[in-house]
Parts: sequence; C-alpha cells; structure tokens
Amino acid sequence: MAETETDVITINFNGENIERVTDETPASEFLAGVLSKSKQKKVILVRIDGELKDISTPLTHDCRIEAILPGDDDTLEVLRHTASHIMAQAVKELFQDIRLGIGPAIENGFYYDFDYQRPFTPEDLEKIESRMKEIVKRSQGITRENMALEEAKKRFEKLGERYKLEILDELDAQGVEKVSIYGQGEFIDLCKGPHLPHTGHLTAFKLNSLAGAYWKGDETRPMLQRIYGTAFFDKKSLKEHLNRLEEAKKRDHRRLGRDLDLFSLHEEIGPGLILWHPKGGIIRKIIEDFWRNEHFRRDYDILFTPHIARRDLWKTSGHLDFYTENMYLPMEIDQVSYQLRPMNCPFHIAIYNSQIRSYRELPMRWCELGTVYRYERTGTLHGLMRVRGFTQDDGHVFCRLDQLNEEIHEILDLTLYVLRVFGFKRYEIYLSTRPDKYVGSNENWERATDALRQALEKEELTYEVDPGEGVFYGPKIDIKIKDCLDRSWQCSTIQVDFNLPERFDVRYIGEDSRPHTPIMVHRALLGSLERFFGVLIEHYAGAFPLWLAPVQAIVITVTDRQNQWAESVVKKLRTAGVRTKADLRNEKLGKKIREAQLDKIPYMLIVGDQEVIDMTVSPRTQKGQKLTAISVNDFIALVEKECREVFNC
RNA sequence: GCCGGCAUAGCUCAGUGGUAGAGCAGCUGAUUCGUAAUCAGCAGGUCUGCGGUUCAAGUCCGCAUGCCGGCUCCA
Repeated sequence: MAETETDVITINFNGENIERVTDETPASEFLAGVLSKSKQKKVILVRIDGELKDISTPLTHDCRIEAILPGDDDTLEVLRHTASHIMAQAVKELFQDIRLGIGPAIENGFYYDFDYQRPFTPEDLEKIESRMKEIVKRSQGITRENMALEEAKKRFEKLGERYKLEILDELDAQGVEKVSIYGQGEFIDLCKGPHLPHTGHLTAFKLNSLAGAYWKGDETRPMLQRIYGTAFFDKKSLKEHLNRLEEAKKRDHRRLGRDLDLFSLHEEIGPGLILWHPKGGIIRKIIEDFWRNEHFRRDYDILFTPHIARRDLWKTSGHLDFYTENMYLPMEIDQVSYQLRPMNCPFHIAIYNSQIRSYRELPMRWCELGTVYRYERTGTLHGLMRVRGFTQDDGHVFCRLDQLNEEIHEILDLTLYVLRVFGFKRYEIYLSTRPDKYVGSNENWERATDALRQALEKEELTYEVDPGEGVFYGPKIDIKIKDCLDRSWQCSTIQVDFNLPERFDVRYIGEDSRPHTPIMVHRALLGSLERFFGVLIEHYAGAFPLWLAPVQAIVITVTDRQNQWAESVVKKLRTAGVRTKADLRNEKLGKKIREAQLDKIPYMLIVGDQEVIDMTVSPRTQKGQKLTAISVNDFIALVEKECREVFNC
C-alpha cells in the first residue's frame, strides 16, 4: 500500500517486520542499521518486493527488502550494464565530439554504440580499456536522478546527444512523463537502471571486439561503431570465460572441416558453395539413409525434382514478388527465361496437381532432399551455416483441415525423434503467429495456430510465442539448436501455408463431390544438410559417434610382422559393414595412436605379436580407454550394438 | 549490401623499405618399436590479384577478390 510522506511504513527484512518513518531514506541507510559494517560494504543492490533496485532507492512505502551481494545472473547483468556506462564514460573522456547510441548488457557481456567521425582502431580499444581502469580506480559514485522528460531533453540537448533525444522523443510519443538519468562524474546517460553503487566494483572486464551496427538495427539509418566487452565479478570467472571462448574456437566447424578433411570452400568456385570431401560425403550418406528410412517408416513418399524452372513458375508461386532479392538472375534458354530454384514447393505442388485428388488420398506426405540456391549477401555467409547452395530435407504434407492437428503432431514427433538420434536434446522452440501483412482467412490462421500450439503442448514442450513473427502465408514453429559459441541456429521449421494452394489452385474432391482447398504444411527437420552438418561437427567437436564416424575402426600394427593379420582383420570388418582402415606404416605405435586420436577415429585396434597368435585385436577408444583383447567377431558385435542403440531414444 | 579487421609453403605462424624463414604435413633413407609425436636428409613460395610511390616493396598507398568479427537477413 502506498503511504503518504510522514507515515510510518513497515519494512520486511529477513522475515522480520521493522517500522520506519518515511522520510525518503535510501535503502542503503536502512541496511546500515540492520547489517554489520563488513556485510554492508559488499551489498551492491537491493531487491524491493522482488525487483532489483539501486541501493540508493528511497523507501517510501511498505515493502519487503533483500540485500543483494554479487553472484547470481541478475547481478551479473547489472554489472555488465554498469560496465557499458563506464566504457562510454571512458570513450567520452578520450574522444571529442562523440555521440552515444545505446549500451545494454547482453548474454555474455555488453556493448555500447558510438557515432564518431573516424573508425576506432584496436589501439583505441586498448586506450579505452586503460581509461576504464582509471575510472574504476576513482571509485566514482553512480547516482540516479529522476526528472521530467522535458528536463532530460534539455540536458541531452545541451550535450548534443541526438540519439538520446530521439529515444526521449519516442518515450514522449508513448506518453512517458518521467525518466531517470544515471551519472558518474561528468558522465550522464539516459537509463532505467539499476546500477552498481560506484565504479570501483568493476574489477574484471575485457573489451573484445569492434563492429559496425546500424542505429536501431535499421540499415537505412547511420552506422554506428559498436564496442563489445565482457565483465565478471572476479578475475577468475573472466579468465574462465576467455578460456571457454578459446575452447569453442577449437570446435569451430570451419577449422575441424579442414583438419578432418570433411569439406571445403574455394575462392575459384565461389563463396557459399560447399564441396563435400569423401569423409564428409560418407557422413552425409549415413544421414540421408537414416532420414529416408525414417520417412518411409512414417508413410512419406519420396520425390525428385529439377533445380531449375521457367520463370513463369516463380511468377505464379509469388517468389518473384516476395523472394526475388534472394533468387539468382534468370537465364535464357531457347528464348525462354529460366531461374534456379530457391525453394522446392512449386514442384511438389505440380506433382499434386498432375491428377485430380480425392479426399480419400489425404493426407499426402511427400519429401525430397532438395538442393536450392539462394543469393545471400556476402557479409552473411558463414562456413556451412550460411551458404548459397544447400540441400533442404524438405517435405510437404497436404491434408484436410480436420487432419491438421494430427499431422502437425506427427511432424513434431518425427522432428524431435530425428534430433534426438543425432544427440540434440536441448533446443529453443518458437511459435510464430500472424504478422500484420498476411494472406488467408482469420479463421484459418486461428485453426492452424491452434494446431501448432496443441501439438507443442501435447509433447509438453516449452516454447516461446513470437507474436507477429509468422511468415505472411501462415504460422510456423521454428526449432533452434545452440552451437558451442552459444549462437543458436535455426534448423527445423514447420510452416502452414495458405498462400501457395490458392495461387496454384490446389484442390481435392471432397465427400460432397465438390472441390476443396487442402492445407499445405512445409517442413524441414534438419533444415539444410549443410547447416545441420556444421552444427553436428561443433556439437561433437569432430568426434562423431560411432554410427556416423567416417572411419569407425583403424587397425594399428606394432611392427610389420603383424601386417598379414591386420589385413585380414580389415577384410573381415569391411565384409561385416564396419568402416575400417589399417595403419601399416613403419612408425612407432605411439605415433600411430596419436594420429588416429587426432583423426577422431572411435576405435583403434592394436595388433601385436600376441594378438596374431591369439587371432584377436586390442581395442582402444578415442577417449583413451583400453579394452582387453577380443576376437574380431566380438568386436563386430560390439560395434553393431553401439550403432543400434542410437535409435532407441 | 554496410562497418571494422585480416590475407606469407598443404596447415599453423615468424618476418616493421635492402638476398623469403620455422614447426607440422609431404618425399627419400635409416630405425621393427606395445597404447598421444624415432632420427637424418630433401623438396616446397609470382608473399591473394591488379595498379601506384620508391634506386629498392612481403613490408607504404589505392582498387579488386576472398576470409574473419559484427549489423541486417535467414535453412
């Protein structure tokens, strides 16, 4: 209950109710009365009725208050936000005529955007970092001032902070009347807070990179310079974080792709065009085989369609209207314009439309590993993750409205099973609903969105709703997989489409012997084989599980006396379907093991004089575990069992 | 596409205007060895490309290409 100025208020602290006269006493003063001096010094924030606040927050009404020490994620966010202010202060002190953009805390650190006449250099970064250290040494108090919006405008106008003024104008338009300004020394910033009590708390930080960033993320607006940094409460955590980044670099699929000879890109072939090497190729084959088998098992039919089609097709599909900037330019063949395909759907529709369809045939489930080509802007290309030619594990389900729920559920079930088989158990799921611009009736949108939602809920999946983020032709579910650098990559997508069936006049004859429009669902489980492979490489750090490993076992001889036995072991294993090779080189055992290890081969089969006598092999796992000598048949059984178990999940 | 950075041997990287280097990989030879690197020798480069400055350019400048980190966009 809000109370008036001179009333007595009740403050709950540590479960104890304490009465105070309200005189706008800051929380810190209250805490001084109830905490020991040493403890009080460590308090960086308070939580008032569950909300994080500055320790200077005046206590004006009944509340529950907690003293917050550095530690949990919430406080880390505040620390980083304060760090971004300190960085901005350092930058303002070092450079004249510089304008502030925004400077929030982000997942692993913070950034601040600046508008400055010349680009920052890495040397500038060092200078900024050392100035920040000075500011930290000053232990300047960080203060909050609440004021009328108009007053804030005057303050920032005087400083020429035009971006801050723009933000204030927006707040003004939203009807906001009061804002807060945080300051330390000469530096002020428009900010909601909360912040740490003084600059001295920033003990462990590092500026990591420079980047350009459009003001408000809008490419028609000026480009500002963004400085990224990170901060922790102690030096040890900072060091751990930097080590983690180093470790993550070692998992980078681009590096592993070259080291393990999986794939390559070539300047002379073109950016964003992937060459799958033999070892990548075998993995792709295994992925595709599993994918096809699983689809047949779930009553899908498989299609093959061309990579190119007459321009008219893309006119009908609408791609020339809404996707043209991603399509390669047309080529003339016999005076007819053709264009490379960016999507597979029109071809599947053509197959559907090749006959009159009955309601009895629905649902129809079709899939294709369809290679598509999309023009992606140069700056967006990234290894296997973002390319210009890729193969989607595409599929389209045509069904009646009354079948939609069941079909969505089936698709989701299939998707999650496939992801589990590949070892992905953690992902982010988004349900995107109707955007401002859309086609289709409201009723259909609602039915379809409900079907998606119900399927998610039936599987008891946690998901986030992305309001208005659906494609114009229908709602969708996106599943994102997180990679080792904490970037999330969209792989799976399930999209309902109200647009294409209309455009291509897709129909079925219903029980009433009249034509009806079926619902069309697009779906991709892995997304693209290229991106999925990239995510897979990083997920396993190149050490693929046995069923996917390009080479599953390598027979390693101790001396050339064992060559004959080694060769017969390889023959037996290959006959049994185990991907095997032999290392018969005249090298020391240790060296051969080391190389097999770096090659991330799951099993090394050591063969010495003893094994030849016993007709056995001594397996060693990639992780370094030594197993006792076993017969070749026993080893085959072991491999088969380990591979089979993957699918029971 | 935009902002910034980078480009030297197959790979990782030294080389700050004056004769292109190392380790690993490759090749040749020796070594026959028991669970993460045996030794020696040899070979390998239009220093991404094109232009410019200079007596002299891997090094300085400009443009192009590719890559990296972001922004934007997306499977």
